[in-house]
Amino acid sequence: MAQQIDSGRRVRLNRDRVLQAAVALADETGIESLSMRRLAQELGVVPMALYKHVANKEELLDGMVEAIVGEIDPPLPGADWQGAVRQRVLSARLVLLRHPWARQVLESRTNKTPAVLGYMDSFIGMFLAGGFSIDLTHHVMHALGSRMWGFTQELFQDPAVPAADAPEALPPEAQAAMLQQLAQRYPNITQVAMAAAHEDSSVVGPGCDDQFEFEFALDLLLDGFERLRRRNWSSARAKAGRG
Amino acid sequence: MAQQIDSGRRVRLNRDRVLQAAVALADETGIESLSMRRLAQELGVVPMALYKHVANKEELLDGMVEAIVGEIDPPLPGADWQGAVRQRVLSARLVLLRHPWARQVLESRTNKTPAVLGYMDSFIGMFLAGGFSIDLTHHVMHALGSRMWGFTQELFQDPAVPAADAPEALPPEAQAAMLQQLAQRYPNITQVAMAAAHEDSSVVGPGCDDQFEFEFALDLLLDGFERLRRRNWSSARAKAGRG
DNA sequence: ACGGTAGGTATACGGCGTACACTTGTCAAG
DNA sequence: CTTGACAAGTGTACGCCGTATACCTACCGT
Repeated sequence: MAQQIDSGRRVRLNRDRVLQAAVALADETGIESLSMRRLAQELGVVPMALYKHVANKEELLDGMVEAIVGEIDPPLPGADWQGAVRQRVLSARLVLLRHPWARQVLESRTNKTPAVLGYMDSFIGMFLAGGFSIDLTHHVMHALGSRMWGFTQELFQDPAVPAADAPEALPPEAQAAMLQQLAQRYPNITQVAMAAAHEDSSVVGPGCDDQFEFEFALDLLLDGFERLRRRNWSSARAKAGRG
Repeated sequence: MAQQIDSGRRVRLNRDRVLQAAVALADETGIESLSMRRLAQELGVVPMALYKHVANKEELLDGMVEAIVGEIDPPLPGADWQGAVRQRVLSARLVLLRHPWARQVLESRTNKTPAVLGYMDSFIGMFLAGGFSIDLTHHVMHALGSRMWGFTQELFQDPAVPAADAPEALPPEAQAAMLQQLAQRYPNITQVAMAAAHEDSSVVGPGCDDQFEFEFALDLLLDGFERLRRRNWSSARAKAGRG
């Protein structure tokens, strides 16, 4: 492990090496035994050295998520929406299987980092390209929910998210510029979020009607169950039909 | 807070008071700031006193889950399966909203405690009573998955679960007795688990074919999405139609 | 009245994240 | 080649955490 010397010369640390090592360590020994001290030891370095490359443990975890999300296959452009979404979700599932700790970490994280936003944006894009209305896309994304890792739960709660919780607010023109940049980089998210913000003034106000989203997904499943029941579905027949 | 004296006499601690206080503290200050020390302080007691009533923090969390699950409404017997399941899930959701920490804790827990098993058993019972085959019930439970809190994910992995990870195994006849007792107390779980154990010898062996379960639920949702898309579903119309 | 025991206490240990002040290595400009 | 500034790495310390162990004490059945 801990390579100390490389022909007499120390290997310089950097953020990527730290994240890489953290992912590897979590893969091997489980997330609960990933500590800053243990990670430093693995890198042949004193604990505080890590803090030159990550602000704190929270940011380390965010970085690990970024790394993981980067492993998900990009959508293949040719397919119909259902095939594209299917392939994407199954690819995400494979990644989660490779990194058993990822599910737990993803669900504990509330910050949306760029890779996560990018993933969601391209995900939304698949539905829009498949002929879904913005409205339906919105609810469908919620319904996919934790099957795409749960972070969709509070997806559109706070539109101006990433690292915008600074102690003192930025000047308004800077905020506007940032929002515009966000809109440029994640056009699909922006589209859906803005539509949602306008739409449901009937309810409490801005933000999603969580109760509605929940019942939407629930009823979708229950209706599906009922259909299967009526046609006497069985897993044996399903498996025989496919494989 | 911390009531010290009750007309000159200390209020005796007990497991229920500990769990109750833990739930309240987590509700008020968040799960991340629930520590044994803080909890003890809240109860006007030295930290180690808690260990006379709870083995360790893990068991404390298990106990909190038990308490929470007990808050879910029992199924009302008259309804059709869909209404019954719907009401049950929505009741569970209300409980989770009351205790925001519960989702995270539930998903981190792998032990199945009695209340959780009881909840699942009665849940399965609703499907069986509604005319679902054991086979379909099994897969449907998986599909409901994290919408019923994720613990269905590894539901049937290890049939002989609760506290059976003692350092030295019990004598076989004791194990058999325990299994029989389990079967008596949770007949529906047992039924489904046994059917599943027999069925899928086609795959790796015992246990569930996770990939199949995942795709089953995914395709159920995707098919539902497609149906909505084709009929130009919109949330506005859906809301108008209902409310 | 008393002795056993369940409930509560005191102390201590090793691990954690990280603040703060420091030394060391590296590399560009003089 | 020297130098000096800035980035990278170090050492020490603090206040948390969970909990092992040994002890004390109030209560209850006898």
